[in-house]
Amino acid sequence: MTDRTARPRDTPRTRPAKAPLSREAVIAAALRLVDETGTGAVTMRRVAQALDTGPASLYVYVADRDELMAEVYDLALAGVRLPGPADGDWRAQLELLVDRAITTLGGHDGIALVAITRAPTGPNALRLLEASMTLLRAGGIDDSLCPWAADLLDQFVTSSALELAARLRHQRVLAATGDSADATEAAMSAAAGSELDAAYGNLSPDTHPTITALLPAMTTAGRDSHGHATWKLGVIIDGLLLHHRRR
Amino acid sequence: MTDRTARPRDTPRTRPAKAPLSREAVIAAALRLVDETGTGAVTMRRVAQALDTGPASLYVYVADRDELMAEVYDLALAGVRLPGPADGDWRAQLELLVDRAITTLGGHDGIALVAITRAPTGPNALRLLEASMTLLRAGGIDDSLCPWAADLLDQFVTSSALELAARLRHQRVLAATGDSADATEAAMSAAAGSELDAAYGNLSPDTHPTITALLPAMTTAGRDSHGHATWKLGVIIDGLLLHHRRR
DNA sequence: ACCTGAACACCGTTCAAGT
DNA sequence: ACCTGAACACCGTTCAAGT
Repeated sequence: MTDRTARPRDTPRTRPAKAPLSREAVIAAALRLVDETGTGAVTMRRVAQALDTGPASLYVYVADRDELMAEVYDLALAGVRLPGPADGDWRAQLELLVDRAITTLGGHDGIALVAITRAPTGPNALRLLEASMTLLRAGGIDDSLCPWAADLLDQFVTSSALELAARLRHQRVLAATGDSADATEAAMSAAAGSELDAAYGNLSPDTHPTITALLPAMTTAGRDSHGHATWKLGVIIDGLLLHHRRR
Repeated sequence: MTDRTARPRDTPRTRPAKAPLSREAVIAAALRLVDETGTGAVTMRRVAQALDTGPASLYVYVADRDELMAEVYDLALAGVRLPGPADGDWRAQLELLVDRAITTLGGHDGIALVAITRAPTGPNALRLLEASMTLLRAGGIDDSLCPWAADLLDQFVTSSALELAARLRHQRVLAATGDSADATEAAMSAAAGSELDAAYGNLSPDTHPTITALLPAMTTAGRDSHGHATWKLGVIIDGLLLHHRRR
């Protein structure tokens, strides 16, 4: 923020009027924009504007918007620290790794959308794939199934991150709209689920007996979303262990 | 194609110059466009063009593009037939239901993207939710966990459908690019995975020992993708049964 | 050699003016 | 009352012309 005025005695030669462009600067600016305005609002023009240049200049450093977003995705993944032996056995470490990946990606709005269109091959994606497969192998999952298992976990991470991002976005909108006075965390998540509750609540027991019967459980299901995600991950790992362990 | 000239003796009164617009016609035209050109290429302008009108006219029937795509999503889901007792026990039926949902959604390009941004509440989404929860309950899953289990299955359906759609799109591109002579199914899926194989193959055993060690399993993992999806679903159901069955 | 102004071919959405 | 032409405020990407 104060960088440009912090060293007023720099000569023009050592302090250029603006930071020089680079592939890294473009990617970092795009990630900042993802966090501030949402993935959908990240346009080449806005990234350029944030860097004090024109949109055409970006094409010196990235091929197109798709490639830029793929790099932003990998930069976001750089924020995921790998668990170590201090975090417990292989299963505890794997659960921690998946949880961190979901939290980190979900914290950068819809950046996980990138992983849906194209399979990520950036250095950080490969770093996390290596880590998860190593943990699966340590858990005794058969070698031939480790890639499939890792793929299932990755699918879970991506979709959970997008679910988290959607919830955070929804909460942000509600916080901006409603009175800030009584916008408690609880009130916000209650309001966030209310549209869904309405869709379920208006159904007839004749046509939708099970939904109607389980309505209390359905409305409370969205309450503790982190607990929900942890439970789901547990289910997947349980399933992996049931049949597919090396003898 | 020949509709306009098929009944030349119709009076103008009984045969209007063009089919009258309606919400249903707009949604159906949009789904046709999804199949023909891909979800990303579905614009209000192109939908209007397909209906021989201007983009502004669509806003009489749908609030905006988001609402239109949500309706297209539910129309796509209408193509999923529910399994019945003739298809086997609850587990066989549930697996069939999930498989049909993935195949159907994945066959309409990226339409499943709609389910990521907003939780679907259309009649067909509710029909499938009712069916899956009924089957889970029949399988003995505890009432309080059925909504969570159904949510996990839904997450799996959505992400698997998008994975399938991406693969089909990739194959279509390759088929259009390469010689049609030797574009066999096998050659195409081999080429489709080759970029990923390259990303894995170039890694050093020092930095990525597990990926390198499991390389043969990784490259064959993408081969039988339907078998892969079935296996993953089996893992999830196994996990659900392990701990969460009603006593 | 590196950078970019201006242009091209698009978008979603609105609204005044028509029938 | 219903429909829509034209416009507004945007897009991603290209390329000729500058330095």
